[in-house]
Amino acid sequence: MNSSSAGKIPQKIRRKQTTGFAEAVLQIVKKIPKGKVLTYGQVATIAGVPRAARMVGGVLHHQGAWSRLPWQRVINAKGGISTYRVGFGEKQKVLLEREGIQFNREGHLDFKKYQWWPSDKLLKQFELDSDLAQSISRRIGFR
DNA sequence: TCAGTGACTCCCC
DNA sequence: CGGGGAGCCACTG
Repeated sequence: MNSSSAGKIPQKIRRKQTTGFAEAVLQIVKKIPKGKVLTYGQVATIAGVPRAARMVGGVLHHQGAWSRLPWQRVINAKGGISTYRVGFGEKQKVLLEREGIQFNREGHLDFKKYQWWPSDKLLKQFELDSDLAQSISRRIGFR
């Protein structure tokens, strides 16, 4: 769905972001397994726009902290929680710890333990360019 | 249209 | 490790 077709939706319907990029973000986040994480930048990359990390945050923010989406599994590139500034940091931390994720004293988690990356099949489904996918996964450590 | 806005990142000190 | 600053870019009013 794009912004032009979205305009046809009756005003009464409080729609979530459903434009292309946002929709891709939601599909991806929905697939992150319990106890695993992805950074905003990684989600953006899989969604097809490598440098749109800020938009990923925007999409998740738009969904809300009580969304069915496992938004807590998306963290920043430092391995830390970014939602403290919008008041959901503690909630996110608790949700992640409940999934078995541990944070060090700096509030960072260990990517070696918790980093997730989609299977090739899933990547194909997301239509991520295979070369880009390979370079990114290698960079992440998923050789 | 177009400037403004970030749940971001990277780089530098 | 931490803070500041400059890019980034889809989406919005």
